[in-house]
Amino acid sequence: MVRGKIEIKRIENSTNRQVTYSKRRKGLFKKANELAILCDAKVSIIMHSNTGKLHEYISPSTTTKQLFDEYQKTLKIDLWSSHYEIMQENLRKLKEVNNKLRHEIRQRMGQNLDDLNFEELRGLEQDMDSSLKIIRDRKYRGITNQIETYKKKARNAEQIHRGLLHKFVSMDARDEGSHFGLIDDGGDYHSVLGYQNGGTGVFGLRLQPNQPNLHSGARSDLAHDLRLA
Amino acid sequence: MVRGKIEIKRIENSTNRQVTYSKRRKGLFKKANELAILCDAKVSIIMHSNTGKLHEYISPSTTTKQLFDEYQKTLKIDLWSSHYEIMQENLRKLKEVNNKLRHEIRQRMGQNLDDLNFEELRGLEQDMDSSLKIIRDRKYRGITNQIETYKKKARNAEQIHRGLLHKFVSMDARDEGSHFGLIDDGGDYHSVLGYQNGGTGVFGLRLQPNQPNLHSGARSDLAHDLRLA
DNA sequence: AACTATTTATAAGA
DNA sequence: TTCTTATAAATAGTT
Repeated sequence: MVRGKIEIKRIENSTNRQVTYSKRRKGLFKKANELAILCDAKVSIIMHSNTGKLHEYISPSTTTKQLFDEYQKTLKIDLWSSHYEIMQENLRKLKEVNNKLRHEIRQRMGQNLDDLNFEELRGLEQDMDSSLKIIRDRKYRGITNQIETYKKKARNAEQIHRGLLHKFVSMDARDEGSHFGLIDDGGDYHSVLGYQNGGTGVFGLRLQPNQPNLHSGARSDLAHDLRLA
Repeated sequence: MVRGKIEIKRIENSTNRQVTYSKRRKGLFKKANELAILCDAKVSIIMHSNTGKLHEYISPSTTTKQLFDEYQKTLKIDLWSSHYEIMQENLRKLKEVNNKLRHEIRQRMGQNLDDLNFEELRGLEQDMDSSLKIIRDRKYRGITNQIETYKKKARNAEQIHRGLLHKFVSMDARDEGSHFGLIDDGGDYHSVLGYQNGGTGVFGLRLQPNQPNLHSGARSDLAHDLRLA
């Protein structure tokens, strides 16, 4: 524009381009600053040179982020914010739902009942009552299953016991006839142990829950009893 | 800068400021564009005038978002993302809590009980049982309060009724002896009315809000309930 | 929005 | 890079 006006098109000489970039950038930022001050405006300039360098101008007493947030808000452009705002709204709603859920749980635990009118209180009671029935029923079914399991274990133990007893008797018989019996015996280590601990072990299992009709009136401590036995 | 150079400070005259804003904005954008083309650079300008107007320049073949993303990346500045990520994490956690709460409620309603082991089932049952007791107790207290209130109302109404009946009888007696009775009577206006409208008037009073203890918790739907009961 | 006197920006050269 | 400088461009105040 001086000493011969120039055409506005990419400067091919790389050095020239760099120099011009520097000079004009300085000029641009100066103009931007004058504008910002004279007209009390907020101005943000971001520049990337083709060499990858970054330069920015931001008018006094503001920040690039601030200006950009305003920009987004004004344009209602979905650059970041709509997503952001949707998230914020979701967050708010989730918190609300969360509080309601907590409140409901508290009421189901017998707290904050003042908020309920009589009808609601009655509804809650009925609901709790039927729910409790379901839970009780499920618990009893659990007990029944456990009993079944123990029955099976008991039967199994009894069988083992019988087997051992049988072995023992035959071994004993042989022993009486000959003292080589024990040495010759093919019974394994565990079998011998089983015999040694015999009585108490098997007997303990025998006392396991063999009772019928537990579902008619079982109480939670029953489970405790069962486990201890 | 022309016809007398100006000082770079806020232009106080609003119209002047506006005009200068327009002119210089045009000049700034022109310079920005020349720079972008000459030097093959990317330029983004965002301006907010003090009147709230937004203007932007963006160099050819790029977008404001693109340029800003590069800006953030280059500066490694966390303008939005940390906030954004924190929100996302919060959202995730809230959803999780929410699901747990829903799950707990479902269990308290007798659903999804398979997830509980026996001990937990037993705990839930006991908890539900005691909670139900609290709720029942609260309901019964509500009923008791209502009954008390109605008893008091009834007593009150009966008293009023008796009082009126008494007045009615004495007035009637005087009337039979002398017809001046009505005129001579010191009874107040309301008493006279009560007499004139006879039966209905007395019953009408029963419904009037003269009763004490209304603050004890009367609810209209509850009243309905009690009547039905 | 147009004019224009003047300031300012800057291309090319040093 | 910076300085110089001739000249183009921008623009303040006016119409």
